[in-house]
Amino acid sequence: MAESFELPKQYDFQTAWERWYPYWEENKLFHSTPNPDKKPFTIVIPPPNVTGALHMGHALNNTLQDILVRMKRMQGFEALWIPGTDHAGIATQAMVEKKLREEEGLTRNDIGRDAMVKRIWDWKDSFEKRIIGQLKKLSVSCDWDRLRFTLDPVCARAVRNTFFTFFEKGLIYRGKKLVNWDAALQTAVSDDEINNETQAGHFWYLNYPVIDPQPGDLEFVTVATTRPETMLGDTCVACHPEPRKQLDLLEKQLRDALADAKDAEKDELEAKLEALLKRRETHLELLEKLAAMAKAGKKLLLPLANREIPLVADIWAKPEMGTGCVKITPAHDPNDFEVGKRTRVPFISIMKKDGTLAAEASVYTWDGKKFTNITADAPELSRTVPEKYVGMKMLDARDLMVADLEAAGVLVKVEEHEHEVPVSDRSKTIIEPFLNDQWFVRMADLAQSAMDAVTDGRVKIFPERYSRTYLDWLSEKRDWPIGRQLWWGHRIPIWYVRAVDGSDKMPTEAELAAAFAGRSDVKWVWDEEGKEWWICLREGEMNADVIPGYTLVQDDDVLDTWFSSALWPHSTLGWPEQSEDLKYYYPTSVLITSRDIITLWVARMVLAGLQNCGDIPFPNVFIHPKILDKYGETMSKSKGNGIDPIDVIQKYGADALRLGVAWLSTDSQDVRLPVDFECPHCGEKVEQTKENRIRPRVKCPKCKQFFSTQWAKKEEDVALPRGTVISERFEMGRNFCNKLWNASRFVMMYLMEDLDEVSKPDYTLQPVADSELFMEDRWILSRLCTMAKMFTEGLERYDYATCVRTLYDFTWDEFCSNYIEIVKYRLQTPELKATAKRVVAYVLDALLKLWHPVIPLITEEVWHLMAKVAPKRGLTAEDLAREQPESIVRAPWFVDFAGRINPTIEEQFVVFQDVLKAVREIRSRQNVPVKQDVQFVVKCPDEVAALLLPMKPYFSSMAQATLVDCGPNAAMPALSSNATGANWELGVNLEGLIDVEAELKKNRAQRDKLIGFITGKEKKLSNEAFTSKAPAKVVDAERASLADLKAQLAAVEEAIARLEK
RNA sequence: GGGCGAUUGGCUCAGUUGGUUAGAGCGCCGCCCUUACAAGGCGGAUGUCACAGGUUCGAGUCCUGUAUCGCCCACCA
Repeated sequence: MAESFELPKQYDFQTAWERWYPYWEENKLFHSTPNPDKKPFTIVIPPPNVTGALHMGHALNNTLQDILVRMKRMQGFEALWIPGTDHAGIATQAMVEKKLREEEGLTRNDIGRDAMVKRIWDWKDSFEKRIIGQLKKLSVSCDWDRLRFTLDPVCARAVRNTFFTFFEKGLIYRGKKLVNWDAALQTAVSDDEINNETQAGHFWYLNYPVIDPQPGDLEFVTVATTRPETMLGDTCVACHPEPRKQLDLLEKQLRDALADAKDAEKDELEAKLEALLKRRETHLELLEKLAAMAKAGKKLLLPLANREIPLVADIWAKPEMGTGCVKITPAHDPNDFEVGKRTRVPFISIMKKDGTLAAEASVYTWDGKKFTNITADAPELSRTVPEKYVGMKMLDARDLMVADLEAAGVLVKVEEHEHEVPVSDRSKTIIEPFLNDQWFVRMADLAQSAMDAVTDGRVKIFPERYSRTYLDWLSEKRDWPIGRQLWWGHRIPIWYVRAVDGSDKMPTEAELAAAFAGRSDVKWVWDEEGKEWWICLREGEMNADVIPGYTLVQDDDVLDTWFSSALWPHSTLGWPEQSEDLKYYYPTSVLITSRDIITLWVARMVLAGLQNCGDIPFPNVFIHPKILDKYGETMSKSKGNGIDPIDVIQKYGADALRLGVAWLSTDSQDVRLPVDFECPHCGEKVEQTKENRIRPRVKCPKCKQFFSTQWAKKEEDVALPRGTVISERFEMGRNFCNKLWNASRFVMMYLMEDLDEVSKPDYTLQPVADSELFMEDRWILSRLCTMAKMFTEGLERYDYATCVRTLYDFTWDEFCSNYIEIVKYRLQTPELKATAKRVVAYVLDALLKLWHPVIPLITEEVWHLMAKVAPKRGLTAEDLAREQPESIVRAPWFVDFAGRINPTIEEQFVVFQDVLKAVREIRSRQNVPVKQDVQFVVKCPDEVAALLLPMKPYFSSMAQATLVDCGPNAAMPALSSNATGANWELGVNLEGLIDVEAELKKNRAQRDKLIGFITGKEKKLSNEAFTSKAPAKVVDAERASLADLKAQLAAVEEAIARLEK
């Protein structure tokens, strides 16, 4: 005999995880292997960086993935979700270096490469553990047997093979480029790792003397600069070759623009034109002089360095701006770099890698094809930095140089100027453009292939507007610098040849061919510029001594993190091995990520997938919103406004967190999540402000005690209890789970009555015939199917918020507040309870399934309880024949959509709900005591009466009201409170109870309101334009509505008349 | 400078191709610890849909402009 059980009144979310997550893992419910009988559904996780713990954005991202994966698994797909983490090169190394510096006062160079890498691995291990712990607490259904890390051997193999293939195809090259140099981290960083910050600065105007000026020539030219310290690397001054022509052109463009400009823009354009005309007046003579001098090959004397530089003509010098000419420092400015290449002036790199000025600058020339290092041959250029500045940091040298320039009479003017300064995202130091060797991926073809995939629809991006971000970025087709001067990452698989005797001789092609005879896994090319071989090895370690007389040394640099991330969808599946996994699961089904990495990651995955696998990595990309705080700022630990999902889970449960974030996931680009402290002493919410969120301790305004924050450093602060950072937004999810729990508890309470019956081995159930169903049964089944259909279809469009809100409303309002309340009466009436139990169990069963992807823990818990009290809970023979799996994780998705959807009944039921609500409102308004029974009548057409009369017991049970008369001839009680609906009028008999004044007041307000509507509608309907132009359907609806309103008004007026008597 | 997005009750947000009286959660007010649920029930109040024009019989929804805010990309000596 089965034992009945009692359940607590409140859902115990705090221990739910312990009950179910280990159960799922032990039973391998998330593990997937290729199954030819099923269709695959694959997602790869956007691998979180091992730089730190997960934040709310990750919680959102992973919840959304889990919802889809769990639904697809239940729908019968072979669902696989591959988890993993990303080594995040620069970011992680920077974190560990910072720690090393702060705790031990050491730099990476102090401890050496191997020790440093070891420390980063330790860091990685600890954060990977933490991240995975967080993900598991979120209750995600990843296949943990397939956990990957972007530096693990499987991924490394994919990286090596990709690099080798690209190298073989000539898609990888090494060139000298201006890189963004982070002198603090001593590495180049990509454009994407830089933020521009507005800073107050100056324009310094300098006079460069003209050497040997001829009559008519200028004595000196004036240039303006925001970075005077770079002047030592100047190799020319540029002016426009044809200033008159250029000014004419600009003038024409402005006049054209003005001709078809809108009024609002005219002022601005006219001002510009005026300025231009004035400029022509004041500067043209000077500009033409400059152009002539440049043509004549005039030279200037570069102050401080005291060397000659030419005046050249180049279109970069805009005649309409500044002094008309511009100093060119090709090795220290991106624009000047291009000018240098065009004008073929030398490139002088005056900075060392540590950000200080070099005693010997490096000098290069560009011949249109390649750079040549001429440092040794050009001492007058390489010794451009006067001794006094050598070893100074660039910025420090600036002040001294400005002073010296002023002393030399060269500085003629200083202007205040606000400008943008590039700052390294990681080290927060100013970026210096720096001439360096760099490995690049040629992007022209690769980018085009990735663009095509989106333009021809093979890859769809949701919401669609983000396609533009993707396409715009790719269309620039800028070559991708892939080297990073770091130690943490995939080392570039290129080896250089060094002679063992220390000379700079190189082996011949024949020697290489002999050394690597018969090997297709080695490729080498000759680098014209550096006069050396580049040897690439597909896999494994290079034998350093393979060429007699030479030794091979590997490039020191590592690859950009995104190089390995780009391979993630296929590297995780074992590519390049053509495994069953790869064939079965690739392409993956959808990628879910945030908008900030559409370009860096999504675009590169598409091109890498196409290149390596010949197919797109995923047909769909869903971009979810970004979570901001209440000020609209991004959450981050450094601002103190970040939330650890674990804190939310502890306070509200994983289900509540998941429901909360899914609720927020609309198609807008960001959502705000107000964040507050919770006082550890009294539990009070303490509003988080921009002021208090950066303090080490905060005082609770309620209990007046202090608590610590993440900033607590001092001992006395650390000793205080920690105030967690949470958001009460998640109460909604917690409350909902509790509601669902209690609804389940209630349903099971009645199902338990049959426990003895149910637990017999030969227990069977008969299908429920349609005729046995009551109207409310048909209504709830119809609503259930309608909602389930919307939910299922909505998720296919990634419309999470709508789906979740729809199902929430259905569960709470329709199932709990309406159906369960209705069906209580039947459950408590022996001869009526059988069908009611079956329907209520059926609907709950369906709800558990539909909710499971969103709130997996509570649904699994109830599922197991339901298995005890109602092992079979279907309505049809098919339902009853189906075996329910032990875990809801593998339960079949609810798909009984079409059969039971009945729009008519859904519509009709609204009348019952309206009447019920009206009766309740009257009771409330008239302060009728709770236990006082009232009588009411409804005057309505026969067909409405036919719907309402069977509901009579429910008016009693749900509103303590007895329906005494219902139909076209129902007579209103003499002293009543009334309400009207579209085609009904009700009166609650309030003999002896009524507050006549209150009632009159309410009725008069209602009358005025109705008159307002009626007037509006009459006006609308008397408008011929409306009746003739609007669709007939709309006009008819308006007429019907007007008739209803008039009937209601009549009823209200009658009621008023009765009351006034 | 270019692009994208936002602006709806006290707060955070929904609002499907323009169509009757604009919704939710939290908060607020009143009544109720009614045998599923006080993390609850029943009822209630609160919105000139940022502003100004326009299109339309009809605009929160479409168009133009303005303001404020946010994000992305680029950047001039």
